[in-house]
Amino acid sequence: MEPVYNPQLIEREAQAHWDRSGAARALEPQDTGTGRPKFYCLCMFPYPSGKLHMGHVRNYTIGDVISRFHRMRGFNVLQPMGWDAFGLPAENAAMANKVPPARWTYDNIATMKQQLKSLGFAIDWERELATCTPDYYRWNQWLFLRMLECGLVYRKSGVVNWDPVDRTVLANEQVIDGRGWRTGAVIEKREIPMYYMRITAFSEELLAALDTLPGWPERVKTMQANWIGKSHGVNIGFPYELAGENKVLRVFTTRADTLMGVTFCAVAPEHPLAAHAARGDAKLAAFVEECKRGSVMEADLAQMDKKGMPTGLYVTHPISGEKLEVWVGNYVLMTYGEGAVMGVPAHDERDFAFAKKYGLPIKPVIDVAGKPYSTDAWQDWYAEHGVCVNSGRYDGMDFEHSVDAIAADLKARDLGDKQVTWRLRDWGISRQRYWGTPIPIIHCATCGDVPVPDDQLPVVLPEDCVPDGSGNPLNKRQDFLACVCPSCGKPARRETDTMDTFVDSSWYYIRYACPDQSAAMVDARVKYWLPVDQYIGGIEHAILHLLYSRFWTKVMRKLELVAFDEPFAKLLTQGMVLNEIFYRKAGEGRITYYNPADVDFVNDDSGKRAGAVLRADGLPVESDGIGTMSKSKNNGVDPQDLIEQYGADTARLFMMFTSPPEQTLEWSDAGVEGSYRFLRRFWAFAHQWQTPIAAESARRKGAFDHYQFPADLAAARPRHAALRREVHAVLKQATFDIQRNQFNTVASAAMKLLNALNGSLDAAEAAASGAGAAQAALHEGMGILLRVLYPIAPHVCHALWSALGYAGELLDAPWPEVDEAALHQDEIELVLQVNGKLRGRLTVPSTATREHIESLAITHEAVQRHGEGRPVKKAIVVPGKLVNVVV
RNA sequence: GCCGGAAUGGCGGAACUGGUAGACGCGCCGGACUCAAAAUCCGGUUCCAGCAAUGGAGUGUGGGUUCGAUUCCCUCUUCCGGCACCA
Repeated sequence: MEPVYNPQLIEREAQAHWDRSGAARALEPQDTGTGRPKFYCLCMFPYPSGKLHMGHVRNYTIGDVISRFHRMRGFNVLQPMGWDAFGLPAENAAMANKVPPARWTYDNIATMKQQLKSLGFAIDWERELATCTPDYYRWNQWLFLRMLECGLVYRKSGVVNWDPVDRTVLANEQVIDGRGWRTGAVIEKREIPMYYMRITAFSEELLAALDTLPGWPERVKTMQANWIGKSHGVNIGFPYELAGENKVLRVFTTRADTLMGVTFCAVAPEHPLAAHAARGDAKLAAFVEECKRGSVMEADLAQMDKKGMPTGLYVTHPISGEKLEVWVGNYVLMTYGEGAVMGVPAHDERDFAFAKKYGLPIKPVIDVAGKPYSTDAWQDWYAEHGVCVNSGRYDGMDFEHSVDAIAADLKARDLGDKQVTWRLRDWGISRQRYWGTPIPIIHCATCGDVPVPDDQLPVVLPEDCVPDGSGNPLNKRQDFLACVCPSCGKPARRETDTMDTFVDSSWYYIRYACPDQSAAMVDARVKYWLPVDQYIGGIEHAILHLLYSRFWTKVMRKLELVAFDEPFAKLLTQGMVLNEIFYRKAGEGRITYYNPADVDFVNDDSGKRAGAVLRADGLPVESDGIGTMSKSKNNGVDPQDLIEQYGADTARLFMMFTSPPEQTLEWSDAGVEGSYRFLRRFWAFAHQWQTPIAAESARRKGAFDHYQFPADLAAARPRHAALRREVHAVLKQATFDIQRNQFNTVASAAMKLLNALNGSLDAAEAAASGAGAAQAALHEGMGILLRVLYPIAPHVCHALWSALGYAGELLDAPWPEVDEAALHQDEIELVLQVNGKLRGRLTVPSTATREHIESLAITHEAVQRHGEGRPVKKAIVVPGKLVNVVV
């Protein structure tokens, strides 16, 4: 055994050993022999962006800790890995470097796979998949066609960001402040035909099934429920006459009780009525055009100034018969409800602002606890429920009664009824981009849109295209475009849109069970492995990816491809990895960002940071606060440097130690040194005590459980009894913490164990060490420490386990059991409080009764002193913890 | 703007169901070793007053419930994530 910790050597040897023995291979049920239960532990697969980033290291370390822990607990663990390999960055890289996205992607996969291996994750690489291979995406196409057959896929028009200069569709992230990222041109909204997946057919089920997921974080379930957005309201029709025809403007509202306070109606700029009115009104047409400028992002729309224009058209109030003017409002969303709203300025904040701006009447119709209403300024309580006033026959009714009455009256006039509306919209999957799954459709002049027959799947994406920013290169590929109509046999044109990459990630976790199955999308192995027992990924995926995956699962279940309802039994959402952003402003408002690795801090005497300088020139740099690691802010940290300098175990230990998984993690180099120091100290300690531990191992033939300590250990060797008590107390905590995924305190438990072992022994005992309590306690403690630390830092523990003579593979050793007998104490110390304030301590026998403790407390000197002679009102005893005397 | 989170020493964080606030680590201060430095080891370290014993304050802000609140409720502030074409 080397005297000094050498991570490079240890890690190379451990990884080679695990590779040779196939340690990470998951067993199929027929091979498990003893019938170990399965445990499918899955981390969200990475986009192959080039190199691993810290978020990956964090994600996959968490997954590996959970996987290795469950293996110690006797499970047949599956931990697979693959590549979310289609997507926009590959096209951007192609534009920058003139390299085909395929080539760039496969190169990145090779690099990142190497990096993952160097971190020692117990991944079953035999199941690796990449979504950009035809073997995988053919099943995207196949299921798309099945969904088309049963009406779960359909075609309609959708809105995209259009760059009028590059004449191309842009992704939201390519639109900056309403302008194209490359051209700077003002972006327009444009409607084009797209394919949609009917996720709304499952709205009710997606919402209700959240209650069947106790293993999901509450906050994720809340976010999904809000996203699905079920709301109960009333659909109201406002009749009008247009060109001699009787028509009805439909709106949806959750506040039908305010119907008598409607003073106008507003429609979205895309609403047919707006288009109609604009035809005869140049100013209105200009306004509608103005609304069409800018991005399609909801966040942008929501933060725009609320603007509107009257259409000159009037509708009739369905109850009062009053004429109401119809406005076009830029804040009305075409995608929600009917694309039109009734304006109730008195009781809706947005309508209030709108009415004030354009001088529309405000008519209060709800009385909230008799508070006085004033139209001067909006008050939050204006939107609260109350009792109807100024509402004719509805006066005096509360929310529920008035909604019921109004809905009934509307129904009688055939102008509305109660209705449930969802915020959730169907999933538009068409992308006007090259690097994705081709949509298997053929456009025929005679037959229309014809599905590609199954026996012609997959529609293979040519891999040698290089996008240049001028649109989808597939549109220029005759060999791709030209095809024959499967229906009539005439020449036809292939669809060039590709699928949203969320399609790829919606079912990859199922394919891991049968990645080599070429004849079908899934096979019998899926039944054994799925659903995923533990899913781990970034909190940023809390809504979209997880919702689409849940939807996709329900579709596959409906098509009888799988038998489960929900894909992920338990979910752990890890926090983002952040780092400080440093910059300097040069001339002309230009900002240069500096990587934190190149910045040094200047500290004052107390160790408080006083400033920061660039190491290269020693001059100050400014801090722009903390943000997610990104290329644009140059604040990323390359884990490769960390692994090379300190080794994988240090990288893993630091990632786990520095904060609990669900919390955002702020990067700091300083803590890395601490983790490295601990591992070095650990190694040095093991080296120092190798002889007695190995001797004990030999005596016990490697056995590391069922230690026999004399019953009078506490009396005979109080120090060893104290050591055992501490070791088992820490173990108890660590066992609890690792099961609730709080790995930072598991790491600190390992540190405490080392401190305990280190502090309990001295050289004299080492010299005297033969068989005996000292040696046995040391052997036991070390065996526990190695197993507690192993899931986090497996290489070093693996090496020490065998160097110290413990039997078998640490990989398969069971997680240690707490010896409750070791925790026993004859006397315990209680905290003594007077009126809830700490005033002293009390040592009592662990068997002391409540009455005994009370009497000891009341007569205690500190209680007498702080009680100042006042009578004792009562004493509260919390067993094993404290006693509080109230005076 | 809407939805969801978070806030504790100089720093990362701990405190499980309301019961000793600051575990563990970093940094800093002091000491040992060394010609010296690095590394390592030992001790100290929430703030204020005090030689000390001890006392007071303290978990983003302001309020509430309780014998007792970092923990539960309400208010506000700041930061982070998502908002349907980044993944």
